[in-house]
Amino acid sequence: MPKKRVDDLQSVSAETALEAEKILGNRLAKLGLKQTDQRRKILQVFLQTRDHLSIDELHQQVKKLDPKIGFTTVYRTLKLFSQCGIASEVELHDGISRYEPQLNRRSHHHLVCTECGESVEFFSPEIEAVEQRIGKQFRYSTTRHSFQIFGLCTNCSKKRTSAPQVRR
Amino acid sequence: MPKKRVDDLQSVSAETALEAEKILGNRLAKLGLKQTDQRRKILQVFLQTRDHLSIDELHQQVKKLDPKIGFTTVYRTLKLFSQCGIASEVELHDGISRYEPQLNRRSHHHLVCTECGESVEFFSPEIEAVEQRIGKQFRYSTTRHSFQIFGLCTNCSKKRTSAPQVRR
DNA sequence: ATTGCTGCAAACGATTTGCATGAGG
DNA sequence: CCTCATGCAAATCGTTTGCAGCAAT
Repeated sequence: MPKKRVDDLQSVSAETALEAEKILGNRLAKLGLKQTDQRRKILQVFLQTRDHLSIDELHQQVKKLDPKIGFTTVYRTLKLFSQCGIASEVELHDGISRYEPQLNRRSHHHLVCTECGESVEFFSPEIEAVEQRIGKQFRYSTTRHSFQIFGLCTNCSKKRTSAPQVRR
Repeated sequence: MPKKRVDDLQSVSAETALEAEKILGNRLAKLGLKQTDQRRKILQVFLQTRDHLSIDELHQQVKKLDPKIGFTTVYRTLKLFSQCGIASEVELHDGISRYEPQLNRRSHHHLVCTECGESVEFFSPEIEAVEQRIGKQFRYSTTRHSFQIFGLCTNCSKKRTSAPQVRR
């Protein structure tokens, strides 16, 4: 039997998906909520996404799997996933709610290009420390933080210097 | 003649206001835009605010000075101020655009209570360093960052432990 | 059976826009 | 004068809600 390859994304995804479904089931049960077909399918699609999808984009994907599933359900479900710790909202300040999978995910932050919208993730352990320190200092019981850096990616910087400036 | 007191908020405000008006004039001229009566008045009111006012709240204040000034104008003007570096948007994730004066303001961040909305400002020099470092690392030319910590303030924490949990 | 879930359409609230009028350079 | 700014109302857009029928526990 071949040894499991950790870089085999397919199998890792499948495994995570099963695990997530179980976790979802548990948390739903605890809240007296129900594990429905729609929720399972949305979860499945959601976990395959690496990007920070908007509800609308996610709904598009979900419809490919099951065209019956409505927009509102996706909305409500992603909010639910957030509460269950399966999703977390990504705040790119573009006026749209975006989510990313949260389960088994190392804490990270986003560097966002304000021109083309491209974003990359980065890690910065000191941020966690700041949350702890400031929380203590002001006697807040902190639950989360939001940190993102904005700027121009290499490509857009180039365009700026050569072409006349574009106003948004 | 009495020595100028740096803790005299009134005089400091007046000074900043004049300075800001000049700066605004310069930047507007540079863009071929006009310095109007409305913009001057909105600026004046805006600089007196220490809180993170919503456009609506700001409009209320502005109307006291000049009831003719419309909501839309305040909206457009605050956006303009942001571009001119006079205001900066405060992101408290409550679905409302909030602004605070930016001029001569030490870089700071916000600790926000998710229950009552109260927020306090804090300073954290290491955040600036992170912006620099990550920018270099990914070859982004960074322009700003957004960092806020969320949690429960002391009061709301107490209420939570005594009263049954409230859902939002 | 009971209670929660879904999907549609309609409601909502913050923000933006079109346009005729007014003011600044 | 020409261009930009204003103020109003209407449009837009993301999100939320009411409700009748459906499905999970």
